Amino acid sequence: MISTRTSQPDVIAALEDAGLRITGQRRQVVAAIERRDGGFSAEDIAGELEGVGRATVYRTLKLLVKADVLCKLALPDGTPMYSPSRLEHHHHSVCTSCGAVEEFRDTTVERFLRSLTREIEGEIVGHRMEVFIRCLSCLGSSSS
Amino acid sequence: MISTRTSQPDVIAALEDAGLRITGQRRQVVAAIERRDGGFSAEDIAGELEGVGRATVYRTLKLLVKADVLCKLALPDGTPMYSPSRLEHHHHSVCTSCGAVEEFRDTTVERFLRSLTREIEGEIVGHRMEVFIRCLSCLGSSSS
DNA sequence: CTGATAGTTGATACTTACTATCAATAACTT
DNA sequence: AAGTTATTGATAGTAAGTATCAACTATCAG
Ligand SMILES: [Zn+2]
Ligand SMILES: [Zn+2]
Ligand SMILES: [Zn+2]
Ligand SMILES: [Zn+2]
Repeated sequence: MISTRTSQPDVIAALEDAGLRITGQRRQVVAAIERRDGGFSAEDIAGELEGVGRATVYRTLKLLVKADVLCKLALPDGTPMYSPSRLEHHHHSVCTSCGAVEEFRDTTVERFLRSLTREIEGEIVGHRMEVFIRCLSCLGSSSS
Repeated sequence: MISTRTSQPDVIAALEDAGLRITGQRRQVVAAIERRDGGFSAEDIAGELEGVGRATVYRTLKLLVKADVLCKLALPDGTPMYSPSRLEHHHHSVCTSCGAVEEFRDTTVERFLRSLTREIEGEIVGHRMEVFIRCLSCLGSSSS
């Protein structure tokens, strides 16, 4: 029902379409994030890709976020976390124990934002929403 | 209609009730944030209060966030931003140009979260929502 | 298949936003 | 007033990047 995107060639094509060059480093970063599924940090990727400079990893992640193939989220304390994007427009649930990320789409939030247009002075240019959870496996494995 | 809180004595009392000591430094930080209204950074406060150590400013801000008298938000890129809290439970609109912060309460989001309880596997332990805007004065003063 | 051109890279240093240490200090308790 | 214990602040360190800029290379015009 909900179409999945971001098979590697598509991502590369998206970068090309944006007028960017397809370098070996960018391919490696794209491949690395496609291998992952839960949340991860930029340093995780930089550590994994010994042959790619840290600065390039950060630069590429930023490009991928701009290209909507990667989401940059934040834990409750603000620690940034990346997660590959598979759905069109969506929000996230993040397990605060293990970092598992699920994407969901819901029209309630979008309807809410449209209604806000009438209440808020100014122009809405974006929003962020994250739901923090303890996932089933984390609930199961904690004694409390 | 919507009750305002956080006149300085209340905040101090709240800290006392939490078993914390009322020090001159904490009074200064509380006074400094009550003098502000839009968003500000921890460094803004640290710079303003020459007599209070940076570490103490950060520690006190964290206490105030925990005591619900201060909100820690984030700009779209993740840059943290603090804003005094005046409403009970609420969300924020943040002007991405000037940093003006408005608080709003809306039951749509909370209803949405309750409905999510049935869809999400696991236990919801928190959420974050921010609406990014360009406020009227910023819209007015830009030539575009 | 050359160059030429301009985008890209990476080592290094710097910045922002904190947090850990720990001896000195000051706030509450009695 | 004295004692106990939380708090402070200077310093150093960490996490997450960003700025610089010379060297490199993807892409393209010829
Ligand atoms: Zn996502
Ligand atoms: Zn979990
Ligand atoms: Zn608030
Ligand atoms: Zn504004």
